Amino acid sequence: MERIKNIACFSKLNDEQLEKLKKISVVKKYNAKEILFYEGDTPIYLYVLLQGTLKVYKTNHKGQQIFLHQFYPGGLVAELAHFENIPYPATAEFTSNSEVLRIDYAALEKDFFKNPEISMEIIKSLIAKHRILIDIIQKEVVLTADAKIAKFILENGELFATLKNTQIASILNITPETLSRTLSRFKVSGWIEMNDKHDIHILDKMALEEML
Amino acid sequence: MERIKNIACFSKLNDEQLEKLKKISVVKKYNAKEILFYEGDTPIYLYVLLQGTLKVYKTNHKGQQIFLHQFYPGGLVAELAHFENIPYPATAEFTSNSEVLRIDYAALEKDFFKNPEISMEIIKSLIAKHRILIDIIQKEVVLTADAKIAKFILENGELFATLKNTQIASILNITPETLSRTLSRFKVSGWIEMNDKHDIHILDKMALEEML
DNA sequence: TTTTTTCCTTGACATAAGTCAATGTTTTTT
DNA sequence: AAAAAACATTGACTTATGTCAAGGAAAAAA
Repeated sequence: MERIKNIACFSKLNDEQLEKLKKISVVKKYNAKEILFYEGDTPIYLYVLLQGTLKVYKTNHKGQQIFLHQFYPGGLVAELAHFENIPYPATAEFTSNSEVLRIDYAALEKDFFKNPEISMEIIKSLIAKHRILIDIIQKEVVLTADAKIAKFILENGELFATLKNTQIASILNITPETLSRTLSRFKVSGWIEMNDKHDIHILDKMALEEML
Repeated sequence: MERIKNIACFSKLNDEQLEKLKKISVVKKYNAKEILFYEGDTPIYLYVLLQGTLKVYKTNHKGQQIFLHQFYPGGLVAELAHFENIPYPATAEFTSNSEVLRIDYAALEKDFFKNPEISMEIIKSLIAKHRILIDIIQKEVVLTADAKIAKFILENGELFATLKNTQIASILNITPETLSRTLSRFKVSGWIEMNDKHDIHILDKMALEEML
């Protein structure tokens, strides 16, 4: 597979190693809304997202989804659970038609972990995930709803053009009502404006940054 | 230093490597309440806690501390920030008189990261931290105050004997009032009882587990 | 285009947890 | 042992955000 070579994590492998990897892995296709694994499942495979998108979320006491992260192609999914030998800590659901490389974890560990290049890549991947987790904590624990929204406008303002308010609200783990009210407030304060096509335009960057 | 050998992360080093490590590190002493680093600081050193305790917290918009984690001897502190070259994401404050091994990070990276044993140890440490972060998310985002308290009773019940309610409340990031009210409710429901010496005794484990 | 469905907005109300304040109880200091 | 400080409990109130409901706007389907 040429595609494996293009995955950051495996880009440093030589041909022989790629052959080995090929033998312990298989490409699987999934449709949007299919579940890759559920919170609590026991991990057997390591997944690499080749194509599509995958969202990861937890479920709270009321059965509501708490969005944690969206994976894009190239991402190593849930390697943590393997190392620790614990059940998956969250549920992963495809949000578009996707392909994953499914790797036999036990074989991978045996053959590849002694390779320093690979270890370094795994460290990098873990650190990237680490950072995601810290951002989640920042977002969910430290920020108010207003601050979350201000942050999202500043960092992902362009997404307003493509996403519905309900989708943004679910990324931020707030209700659409709260999002709507806050956006109105920001507009009235003259901090932002939105044109007909749901494009957002920042008028007072300072004021938004003040919220964080 | 004999003590370095006893740190899990460096236990696999040979004498020559230990010598090298010695050259790029130094032992520092701190008193309780001293700050090792602030959220936002730029990391230069990697720290290993040799003795004492260190708590890590973030500060919210009202200036209140949000407790994240307590380190005990042997813990690698905040290695993430180094790899990513980002400022520390939280503040670290000693909670008792402590000693840390302060390691020159740049030198460490140069000399040690090619060693597969060390990489593996770093991976393990990262994963341990990863797990801590997931637990924090679980605790702060998914659980209600009641559930947090039930979980704490089930998992750390013995700590009631040694900690004040204010300390427990601050670990759980709730107010002492909420803790007090919830404990009364649990007592009235006949799920727990507490003797004169602040020892807790679980009467209905099932009921507590139901809360999670 | 018309109809249907989904989405957005707004108001009224609910809820969980925090805040403040008062009083009582431990623990620590003197 | 007395005094001071820290801690715990309880009630009344506040606050941020969620919930429910209804009407209008936009998007999708017919």
